[in-house]
Amino acid sequence: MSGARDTGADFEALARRRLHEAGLRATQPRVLVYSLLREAGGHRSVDEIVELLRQRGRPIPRMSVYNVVSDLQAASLLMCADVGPGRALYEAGETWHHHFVCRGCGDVQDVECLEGRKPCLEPPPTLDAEVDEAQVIFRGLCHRCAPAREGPRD
Amino acid sequence: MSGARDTGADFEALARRRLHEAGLRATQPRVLVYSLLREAGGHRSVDEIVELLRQRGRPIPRMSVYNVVSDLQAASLLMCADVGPGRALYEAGETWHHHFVCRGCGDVQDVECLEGRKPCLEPPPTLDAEVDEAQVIFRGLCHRCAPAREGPRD
DNA sequence: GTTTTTGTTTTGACTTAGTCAAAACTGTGA
DNA sequence: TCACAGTTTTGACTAAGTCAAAACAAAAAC
Repeated sequence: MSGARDTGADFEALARRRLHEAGLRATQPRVLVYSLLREAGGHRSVDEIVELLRQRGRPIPRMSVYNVVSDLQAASLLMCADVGPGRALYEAGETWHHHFVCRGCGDVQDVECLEGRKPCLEPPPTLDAEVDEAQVIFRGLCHRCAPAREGPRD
Repeated sequence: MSGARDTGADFEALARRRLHEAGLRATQPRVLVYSLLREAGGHRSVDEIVELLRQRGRPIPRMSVYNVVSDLQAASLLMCADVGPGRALYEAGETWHHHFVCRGCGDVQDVECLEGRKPCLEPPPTLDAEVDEAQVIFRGLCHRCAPAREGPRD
């Protein structure tokens, strides 16, 4: 069963290690969700995760995914991509970064953070609070939607 | 009926003017929602707006508020405060600014923007898109929640 | 001032996203 | 292998937002 093409198993082994390092039990739902997000990449909603796992023949209940993403986020293994109101999107990245959201198609792209760690922006001194994170959302039209808006002549 | 203490009427007159300037009909729901947000200030969800208007004896249906905030946002009379996933919060500010969200109590504070207009941050040149807005969410603990977390001494 | 036109509001049912609590289960350490 | 937390699972529930069609009212035309 240790075939060279069984890449899914590699992601699951990594997931188990990461979970233990974070002091969390390596339960089946946690391993499945974390390795899915590492393997598939991108920004996924809870229901997308449920659907992707179902398609792969490893169905788990929706509520379990909510539990898992909440625990993994608290352990900094996942981050929730702030892309405005609406459903939450999760991703399994390692480095701090920001997001671009297209007003046309809703597509979300990662935007590298100049600092690479948080907090990357200085909060104004007038703000009386302990800031530990500054997340930026860039909005506009992506390279595919921009031409379509302002007249589609090249 | 033009009493000197009837300040609500002043907000409504302003609302009517702003709506006409924006090329929108000054209908009752629009005037009520816009003048409420100007008068009450803060960051309000649709259901909060419904409740506040009901309390003031000017009830309007929830769906109407959704229509109004959507139209007024398109006309740049309102802005939607990005404070992460969940329900959308609206405000009637004039100048571009950012937000601080407390992890403890969920309170939202305005954070002045260094530029005061959008887009205030340069998107990285690697991003192939037309960016027109960069909204920043600062997160952490507000001055009331911070002491409570790290031991309430002092 | 009345009528007309067209944009807006309203209604009610519906979808989607997320939460809650209690019972069943399963990793992990003894 | 056992036992005991910590997790998962179940199902019902609340909250947030959407849809479509009929009723209405603001602004323009007469």
